[in-house]
Amino acid sequence: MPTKTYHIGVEATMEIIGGKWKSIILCHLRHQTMRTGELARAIPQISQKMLTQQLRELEAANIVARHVYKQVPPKVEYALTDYGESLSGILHELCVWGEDNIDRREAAGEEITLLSRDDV
Amino acid sequence: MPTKTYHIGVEATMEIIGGKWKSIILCHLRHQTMRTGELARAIPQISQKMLTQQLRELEAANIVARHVYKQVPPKVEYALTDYGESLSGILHELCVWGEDNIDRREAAGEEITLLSRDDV
DNA sequence: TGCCCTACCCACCAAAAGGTAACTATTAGA
DNA sequence: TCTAATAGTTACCTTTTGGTGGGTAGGGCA
Repeated sequence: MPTKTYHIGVEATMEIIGGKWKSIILCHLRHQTMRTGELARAIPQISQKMLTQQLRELEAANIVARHVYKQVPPKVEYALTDYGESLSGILHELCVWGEDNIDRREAAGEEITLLSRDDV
Repeated sequence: MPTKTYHIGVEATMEIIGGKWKSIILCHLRHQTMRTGELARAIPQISQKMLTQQLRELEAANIVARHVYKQVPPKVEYALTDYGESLSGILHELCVWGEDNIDRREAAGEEITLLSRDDV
């Protein structure tokens, strides 16, 4: 297998939390363990396919853990792993910076809305 | 104009620093003002097109400032704006987390290389 | 029997992101 | 006159990412 090469640390980070959905999913899991359906409701714009796909990738990177209950109908919970928790501070800052960015753009006259803020 | 809607702060942040190149560019500009050619040499994998395109978008978001010297051959410098500096801490953490991630993966036996670490 | 529930998989398509290569402009200087 | 130097653009193509709509499993329950 050819050696994977990075030029700068941030490349690796973005490979893990980059893309349209991963950081959003992680921001939700940061506060609580959630079931698949809960995540889907918390992120209404995401499709089923993307949700599971992104969760699989986060699982492969050891950022989230998947816990399957042996029940019918199925029950599956997702939570940050201990390693995933090491992203918590960064995720929070990314949320807060974005909130401020939206505030600024709104103050500058842009038509823009933020539906919910990162409490905590 | 339809109102732009975000559900969570991190969405806005990722729209600005997301993608394959923006965070890398910003991590370089974090330490110093740089000319176009310097950036291209610091990020050898990027194409001319992507470099200017991403810099234009960062400029539009008021994250980087472009300074054109009236010379021939042209000289153009890019630097973080004051507002862009507000990302500096986050960028640093993204770099450091990525470095640690690479270390772990290497320790786990993965063939992986990091060419340069975020000093400072 | 037949339908509900939840998670999730697949085939197929559309859109966005990114890559390549060739081209421009302008002036100093050989 | 011709070339080097730097930043940038454009057309065209490939790859990646994301969306849609369908289908599966299997126990509970009317």
